Amino acid sequence: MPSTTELPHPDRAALEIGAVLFALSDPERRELVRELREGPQDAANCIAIDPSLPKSTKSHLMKVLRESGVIRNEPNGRNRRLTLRDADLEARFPGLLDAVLGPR
Amino acid sequence: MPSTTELPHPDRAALEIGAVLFALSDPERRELVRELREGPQDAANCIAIDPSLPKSTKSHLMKVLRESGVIRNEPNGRNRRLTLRDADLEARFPGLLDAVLGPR
DNA sequence: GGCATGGTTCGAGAATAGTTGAACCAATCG
DNA sequence: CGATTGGTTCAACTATTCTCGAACCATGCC
Repeated sequence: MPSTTELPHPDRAALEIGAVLFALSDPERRELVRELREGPQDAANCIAIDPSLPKSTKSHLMKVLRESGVIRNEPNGRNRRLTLRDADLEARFPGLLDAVLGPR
Repeated sequence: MPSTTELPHPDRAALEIGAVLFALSDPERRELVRELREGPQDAANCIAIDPSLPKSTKSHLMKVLRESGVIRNEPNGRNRRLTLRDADLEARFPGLLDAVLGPR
């Protein structure tokens, strides 16, 4: 089984607009992205994720965003550092993030 | 029941980013939008729609785009005129269409 | 009127996505 | 080490979406 510490991320060239749009079509996922826009966050501190949701649900949320290449999710101490891949997104789909979330 | 000739369209203020992103997350729907970017088309002449698909499937495709407010679908003689609602989209989500489809 | 044409709607089945508890895992603290 | 913490994975279930045939509905043409 896959070591749980390092998760796979698509690299910049492999980003697909369809997957990105799908990931961003959900309001909770957009909210998370909106928070990450201010800077990386540890998942635990992430206010954008409804604290009443079970962990598995939150984890799935992040998985969809990670697999589509919207965020990076790396181990950080005993929790996880979430980072918006804004440079990669901007390189592949210029203006998309601003158009979806509104300008900063 | 509902007269088949006039279909409901959300008005500009009611457009939702989530529904729009979802509609655009599908490659076939994006292809249709890309063609409509060049100008309105009668559905029958629409090269973007795989002719091997059954009519009901194509109709569903257009329905998702229409209900999200991406296209307008109005009766035109005995077929249907499809129009990209680019002005409405630009007003509500500036830059989105270009970011998704690439600049023209 | 009768009929062909172009599309929509309905319904059912297939496929895909979301939700959540339980089991698990690595890192840290005592 | 043992317990705690924060997160992932798995499996089962639910919900949403897709696909497509069949029935239907206007329009336009004969």
